[in-house]
Amino acid sequence: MTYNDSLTALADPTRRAVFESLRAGPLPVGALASRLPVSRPAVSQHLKVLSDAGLVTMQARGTQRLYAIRPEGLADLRAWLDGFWDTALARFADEIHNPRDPQ
Amino acid sequence: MTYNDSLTALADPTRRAVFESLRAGPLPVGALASRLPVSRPAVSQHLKVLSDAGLVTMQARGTQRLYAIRPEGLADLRAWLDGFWDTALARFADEIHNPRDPQ
DNA sequence: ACTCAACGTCAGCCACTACTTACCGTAAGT
DNA sequence: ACTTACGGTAAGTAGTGGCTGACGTTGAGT
Repeated sequence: MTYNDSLTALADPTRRAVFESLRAGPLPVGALASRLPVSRPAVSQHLKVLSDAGLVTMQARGTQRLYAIRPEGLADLRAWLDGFWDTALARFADEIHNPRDPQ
Repeated sequence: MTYNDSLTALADPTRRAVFESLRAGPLPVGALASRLPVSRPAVSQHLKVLSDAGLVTMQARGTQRLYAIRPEGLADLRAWLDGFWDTALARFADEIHNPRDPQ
């Protein structure tokens, strides 16, 4: 169940901002921090969480660390969401015709 | 940007458990609380958050409150995720052939 | 009318977490 | 070798948010 980690990682607004900043392409930590209203260490910490969740990858280039989005990291979350969507919709449609007594 | 609210709402593990408990069909608050390791007031509070995020609906039936999943509530999150997935994958594939200098 | 069951809400507490400053290691340029 | 740029880590703090117990309200049953 890595979609748990994905959801936790994407829950924080600042972390989402970091993640979305990488949408246009890889960026080093400093560039990310300069675009966001938080300090560089804060960005580093967010990147660690995103990295642990498998949502970003890191590539060293000299003293720079180039961070990039890892698309496969979103796969589990997408799958969970789609499955949920399908069964929920089915249940929803079913409920209209066959209301049942829960519990 | 309601996907923000969706992500925030689905971030908490207990709240996710509440949400997933409704996957099989509508349930009253008491039934939800009895399946979860938290008190009934806690479930009520989680349901409020989910409701505010548009992820669940409530229907009174006597003194009971029947909560059900609202599939459309997931639409924005799905759309965001899909859009992200697409552009990230495109960027990712593009990066391989045309690595550029960021910043 | 009285009682009981089902919930929502409030107040207070505790834990987690996002943030900052300070510090340290490392690579590049001179 | 020395300096500078880049960034990860540690320590400390403030704020947020989830949880519980207590209370109030409403509807059903007798």
